[in-house]
Amino acid sequence: MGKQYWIGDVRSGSHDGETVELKGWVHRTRGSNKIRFIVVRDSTGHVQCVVKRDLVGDECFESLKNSLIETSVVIRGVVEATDREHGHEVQVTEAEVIGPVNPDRPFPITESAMDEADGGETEFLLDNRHLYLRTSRMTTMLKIRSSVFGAIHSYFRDRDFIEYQAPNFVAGAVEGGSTLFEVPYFGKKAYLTQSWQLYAEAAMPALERLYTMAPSFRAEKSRTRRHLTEFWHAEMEIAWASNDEVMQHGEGVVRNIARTLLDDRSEELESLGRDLSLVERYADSEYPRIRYDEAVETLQSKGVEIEWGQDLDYSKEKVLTADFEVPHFLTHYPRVAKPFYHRPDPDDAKYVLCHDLLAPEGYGEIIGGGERTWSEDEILERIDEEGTPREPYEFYIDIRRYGGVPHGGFGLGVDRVCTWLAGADHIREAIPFPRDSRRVTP
RNA sequence: GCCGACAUAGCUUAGUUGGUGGAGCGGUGGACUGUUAAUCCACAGGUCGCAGGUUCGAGUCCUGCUGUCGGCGCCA
Repeated sequence: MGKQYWIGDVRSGSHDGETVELKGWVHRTRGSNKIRFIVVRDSTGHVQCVVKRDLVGDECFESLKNSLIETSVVIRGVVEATDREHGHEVQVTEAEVIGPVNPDRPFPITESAMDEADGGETEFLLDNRHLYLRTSRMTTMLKIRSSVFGAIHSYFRDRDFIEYQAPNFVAGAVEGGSTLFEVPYFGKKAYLTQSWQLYAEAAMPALERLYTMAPSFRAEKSRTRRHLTEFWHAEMEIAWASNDEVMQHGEGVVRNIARTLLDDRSEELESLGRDLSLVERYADSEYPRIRYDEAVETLQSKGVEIEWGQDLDYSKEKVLTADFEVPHFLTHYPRVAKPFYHRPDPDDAKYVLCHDLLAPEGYGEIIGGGERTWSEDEILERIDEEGTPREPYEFYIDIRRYGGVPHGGFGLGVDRVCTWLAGADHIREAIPFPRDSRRVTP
């Protein structure tokens, strides 16, 4: 890489007294005709560079004076530790403008735009997402996001899970068919996948422990702070495992994410205003498990109208999680509320062996999973009772005809976890280019 | 699909009972040798989302449309 010095290192005092060559972008500039202060940023931070006309000469001074916000520059100078506001600054000796910014089209993301957004998103910022990415708020979020992805990979790889890829073009649905994106496919219809699950189950007898992180697509017209039409789905599938064991992995991976963020991204979390003690709690606590029936009783005792057999929608989740200080598992939903691939409870076939993990602070569901229906007879019974056509699922049924075994897995909404752990207001803040029912650009 | 808001300069906005649209930031020019969202002076920048209607007169009132935002249902 044609770059030797990083602003983060300058700021941490690694280059005090040294001559350095900074490569970055102009963040802010102010000053007079004789002295100017240029705040330069790179991917590691910001530093103030002091430019004096009599030191750098007229040509260099003028070129920096005319450098608008987001001009790319190479600046050479001496690092000085000072008592001033930011601790370290660079006394400039030479500078070069690399990519100028045309004054007729100045950088459109302004302080006022950011203030109004108040950490969130406005239409303007969404339209200018490609430029908004380089603001400190988005940069910080993208670093946190990277650590979340890394923590998920580490969790599974450390436990000998095999990363496995499923197709994105599929013929059948995992969830209800109404939320499928239909795409033309050489004169036929195909759909974008909603989950790798069905294809993961096909590989389960081969790999036994497998996971993925991949985009899933759902054509939900949802307008909420926790829905995207394209979201990143971390999924795992494990052979010979019960609902309970799958839940242990769900808890394990979420706690590992929280711990990783505390270890690697505390500064970033704090700069977003996140209370680290909450993240500590999510990393260190055990996640309680309650059955659907208990949840319904709790809700009824709080005066919420709910009938047994209803799925728990977000408004009910919110009431339920209001008293929670840590994520909670909700288990044993009524069979009628869940799709065919959930395995009925052998102890009471009214229920299925499933779980959702609900995040506190009103963030809601982040994991859905459970044991799979694994015998041929049972899967056919479940598909038929649901009224789902068998044909697109022939391959899925076939898996059960050759040595079916108990198995299970879960899907985790990675963007939701980023949103929750970073304390963001909206899932859009946690992904670089959010897609929802009204936006596919930029 | 349903419910509720909003739309004024590049951005953020003010605009009273209807009477020729103001400001801050950003930009340009100028002053200033230690500024921290620097400050001060000046200039440029507007089809008030679109289409109708009411009126002597509409940014303001009415109708429709479009777009955006928030929420619900569904989910990760």
